[in-house]
Amino acid sequence: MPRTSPLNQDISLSLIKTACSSCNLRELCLPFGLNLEELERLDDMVSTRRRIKRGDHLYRAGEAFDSIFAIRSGFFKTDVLLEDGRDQVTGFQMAGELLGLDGISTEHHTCNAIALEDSEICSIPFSRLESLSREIHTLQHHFHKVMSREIVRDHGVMMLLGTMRAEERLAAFLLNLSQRFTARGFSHAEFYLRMTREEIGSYLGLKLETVSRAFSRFQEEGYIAVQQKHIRILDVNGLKALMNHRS
Amino acid sequence: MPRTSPLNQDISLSLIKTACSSCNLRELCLPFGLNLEELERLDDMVSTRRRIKRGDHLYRAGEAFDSIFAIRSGFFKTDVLLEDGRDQVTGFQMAGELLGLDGISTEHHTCNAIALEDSEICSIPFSRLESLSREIHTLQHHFHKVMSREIVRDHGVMMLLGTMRAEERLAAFLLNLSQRFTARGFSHAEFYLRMTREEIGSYLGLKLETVSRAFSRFQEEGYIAVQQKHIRILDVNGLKALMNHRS
DNA sequence: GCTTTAGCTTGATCCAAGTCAACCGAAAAA
DNA sequence: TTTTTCGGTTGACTTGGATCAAGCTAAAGC
Repeated sequence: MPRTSPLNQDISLSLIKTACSSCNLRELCLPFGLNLEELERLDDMVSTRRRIKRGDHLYRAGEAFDSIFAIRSGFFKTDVLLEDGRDQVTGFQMAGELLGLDGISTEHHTCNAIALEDSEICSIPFSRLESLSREIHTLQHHFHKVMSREIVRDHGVMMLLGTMRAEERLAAFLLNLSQRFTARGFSHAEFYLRMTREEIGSYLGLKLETVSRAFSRFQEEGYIAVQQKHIRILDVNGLKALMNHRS
Repeated sequence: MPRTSPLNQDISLSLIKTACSSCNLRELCLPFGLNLEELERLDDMVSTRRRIKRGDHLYRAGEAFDSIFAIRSGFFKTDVLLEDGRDQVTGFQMAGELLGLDGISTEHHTCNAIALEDSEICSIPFSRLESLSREIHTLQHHFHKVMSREIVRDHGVMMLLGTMRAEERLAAFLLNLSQRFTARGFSHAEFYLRMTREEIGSYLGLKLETVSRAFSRFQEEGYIAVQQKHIRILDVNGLKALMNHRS
């Protein structure tokens, strides 16, 4: 939501001005744990908000890195392209999550970030994030936690790709989405997929046909109801059980 | 190497005292880019060195996190255990690399770190690393780069697990090891594997038999010479070509 | 020294997921 | 409105790697 200070009636400015202090994602995003005064200093840093239309790139692999991005609304995927044309989706990101952390290491982005629906992002110039986190201990620590969480998440995906069979992977994927939607106040049982079967397959190391077949099986078993991109989870425990049984 | 200041002849103390400023890994490890004065402040922080015998745990999943670890010498693996007994090796770490970054997020370690040969590590209390990096800009930035590099590395493994066939995975693995040994001044063409076929397989999402067969094929093709854990790379380009051709 | 055991290799067989192909349905374009 | 296109589903067939099994090698223990 835009800032609506009674002292500042300049609507056109306030609309493009981002304000972490009034953002309803502040408990999920970078501002987590900051007090009011610290929040206002963060507001100064996160200067620009930008709209990204569905299908557009937020950044491309190889571009110079200078900011990380917080998703204010919408849905993204990141993917990596190999020289020989193979590519893989490395993640799906939703509101409150950060994009671009991979670029810090080489000062160039190492993957593409593409909007899967019309989205809004906040740019956070990285050098300013570093200088502010030298002053605000809480911000520094939270940022470290976010980076570490990304590493843990990636280990989870490696686990999934390395040890799970097709249906287990898809079950894990659906449960993960459900859990993230819940954290954002949406239904845990009913949602629309923003990505195609092919993108799901790429992320899970499967072909689109295999993803489609697994959806059909889940439906036959009564775990879910699928209609194209519309998913209803009917039996969370069924899906969970599917994952924990070594077969 | 231990500190050998002419002013401090207390050998017993200097042996257990770590000194980043005289460590020959400082260009690979956390001290990278620091000046002398900054290095000495880092020395104060990295207080303890510890020996870990082959097969012993440096830490276990679930333990409280309070330090990250730099490998001074030796070789480690990290692995994750799922409830149902499945496990997967998530990485192999060698001298100059950091262990424990995954623990920052939840303040508990999320994987096990096990020495694959007798090793020495430096403990770096994380809260002190944070406070020091609030003062030393270069340290802060370098630490962020190291965390980011870990994320990029994990994306590479996801790519490998998601899109490559068995022989491509093993070729990528050997080339990666070779490159890391080179960076440490060892031969790029000849080295001993510290891990078993089963551990390699676990890391690459393959069974040990498949790893063994791939080694044999590489030998038949003249790419490498294998004898148990002793590897000689005879044709780097052969291995590289194997990875880049979509088949 | 010999014995044991953990790790490695190789062969035979099987199966989960990939490939190829046809068709369907929904949404976008004309 | 009709047509086209893109994404999804389903079936038939193939295959890469898993599984099962036997034997080998080298280092560790006695």
